[in-house]
Amino acid sequence: MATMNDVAKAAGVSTSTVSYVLSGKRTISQETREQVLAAIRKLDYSPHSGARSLASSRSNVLGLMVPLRADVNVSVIMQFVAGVVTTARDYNQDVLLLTQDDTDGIHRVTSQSIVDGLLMMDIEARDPRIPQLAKLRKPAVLIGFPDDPQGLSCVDLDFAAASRTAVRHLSELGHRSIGFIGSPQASLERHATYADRARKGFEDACQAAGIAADPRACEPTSAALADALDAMFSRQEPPTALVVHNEGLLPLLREALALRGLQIPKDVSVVAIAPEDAAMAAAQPWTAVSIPAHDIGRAAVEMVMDRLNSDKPVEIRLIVPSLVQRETSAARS
Amino acid sequence: MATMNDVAKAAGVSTSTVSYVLSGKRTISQETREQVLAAIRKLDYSPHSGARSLASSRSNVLGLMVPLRADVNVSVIMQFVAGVVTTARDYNQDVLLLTQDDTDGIHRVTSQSIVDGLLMMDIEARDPRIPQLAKLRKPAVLIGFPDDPQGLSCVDLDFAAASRTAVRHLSELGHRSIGFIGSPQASLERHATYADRARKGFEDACQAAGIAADPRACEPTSAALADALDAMFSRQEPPTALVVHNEGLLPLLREALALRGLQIPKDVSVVAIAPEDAAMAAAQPWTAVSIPAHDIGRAAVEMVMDRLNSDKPVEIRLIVPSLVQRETSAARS
DNA sequence: CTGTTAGCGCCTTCAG
DNA sequence: CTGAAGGCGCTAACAG
Repeated sequence: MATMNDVAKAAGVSTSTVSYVLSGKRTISQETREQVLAAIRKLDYSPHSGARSLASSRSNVLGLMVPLRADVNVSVIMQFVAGVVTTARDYNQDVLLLTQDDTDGIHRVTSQSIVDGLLMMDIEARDPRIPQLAKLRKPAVLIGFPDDPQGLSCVDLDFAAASRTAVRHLSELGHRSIGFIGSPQASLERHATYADRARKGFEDACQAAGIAADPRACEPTSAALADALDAMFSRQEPPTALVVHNEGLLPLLREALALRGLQIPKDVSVVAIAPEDAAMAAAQPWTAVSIPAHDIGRAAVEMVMDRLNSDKPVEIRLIVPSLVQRETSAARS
Repeated sequence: MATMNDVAKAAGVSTSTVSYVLSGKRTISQETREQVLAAIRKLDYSPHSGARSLASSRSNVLGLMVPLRADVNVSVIMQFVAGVVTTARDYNQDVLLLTQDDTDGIHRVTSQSIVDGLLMMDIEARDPRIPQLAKLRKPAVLIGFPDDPQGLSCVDLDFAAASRTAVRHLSELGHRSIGFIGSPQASLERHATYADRARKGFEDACQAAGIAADPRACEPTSAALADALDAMFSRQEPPTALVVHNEGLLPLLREALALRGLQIPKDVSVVAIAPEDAAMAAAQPWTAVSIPAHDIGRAAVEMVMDRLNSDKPVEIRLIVPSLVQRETSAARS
């Protein structure tokens, strides 16, 4: 492996000149620069990240803590991750993967200066990691919106507003009784903030509009869906519309309703809260409030980098949801 | 941040002693060791990873290249990843996440000594990354089994044997016409090795046993499944059994068959090639050849670490599949 | 069993 | 606009 010294010799300059050519932190004459670049190419030189991080106290690595839980939807996670990794590369950062159950991962990667900053997914209302992160001298961004961010940056879709938007849409179509099929019980019990907020938003919106609400948790399985639907549609005032915040159920829903003699949207209107591609995947695309997972991932990286490179203040960014009407919602018949 | 020097002073020893206490690379008296450990605790010392990697040319980081493609099943990926990350931690390594489309990611993390070794997922038959990896001086492990590994380590489930096992099971139950519902067309076209091998194994096994075979590619959507089933069951010799190598379709299959008046296993036996948990998720658990994604991930890490720490030879490890009969396969009626 | 010391490769201040 | 040189924190000979 060639070192910076080798390059300097080959180019007939000093190492500092090579360093500055690379970092652009001072002006170098066109001529010298080209010599240096030529030498770099010739020797196939790459800087040694350890040496760089030792000298500059920057590792150019961001830590991303990902949930590998059964109760969170994997495809949404992947989209977040994709957004994070892609954006990180734009900032010349790499991404280190941490898992939720790596309990002292935060301390390890941070105290050893393995990472410059942290991104935390799947935040809970009173997430025990928050106080830990708040003490660090490295920036951290929460993807989620806890009860008390303790001075940390947060970014997420405004899930409460997402539900409200869905309810408003259905209300405008004349629906007066709406069911909500949400995240699995486990997500609610640990107060994953997206699950809590979506459900709360739904209840509040229905109450405000004087609409009968029937929110239910649901595992992403046929059996659980069947139970939920049976319960909903055997009530005195069965729903004429559903809000579904559970991507895993979308592929199952149409047939489950069909088995009960219900057609979409003739008998039941449905609004999904789901990533765009999940909503578009079906033969009959879902009317949906989209979860811009990729964009949220991007925003999260931008926010850490902002705090790393400048003294931009901490911010809490709630992304405003938007609903696209497609083929699964219609006026109440 | 305390440095090793601070610790040494506090403990009244030299830095090398501290270093050796930490690395265990030479014997230290009980007494000194305890002094050092006490000082470490008191100062809340952590070694600086950059400095360490500079001095030892080991970063303690493994690179993992993950496909973020639409045509690969995300939940299987997550299980691989979980296996990799967990095992990496057992070896005191962290995991850096690279994506397939980060075209020069391999060169970057490798030439800058960001990682000590690489794990590549979703290998294709003639994967263009293989020659690139073969040239490196860092170990790499392929998760998959390409036409020519070029001296690299490989590990994967023996998908051909998985299909053979499934066919044998069905054959023993008396089935003489078997359909195969496999990976999406896109996976086959780029010759993802699991897709190719599973399909090939199916065809070969059927031919050898004189069984009518009907292999089809299928997207993980209701519509695609409907097409595939319609085509299969409108043939002269409709299948009495199916082998399904596509986790995304499992939640949809029962109802799709029911719509056509077919019950499992009375009218159609089904063997899934899928992760254990996917097979067990259904109300009626699937007879399945399991894809031990987590174990494969673990094995992959063990193999890089072997090559990193010792001079164990390169190996190609094909994991022998095993079938568990559950409720979806029965004797041909 | 322990200490001394020379790097590892890069960044950056200080001189020029 | 460029060079010289110290130091970042740790490892691993070498010396005792």
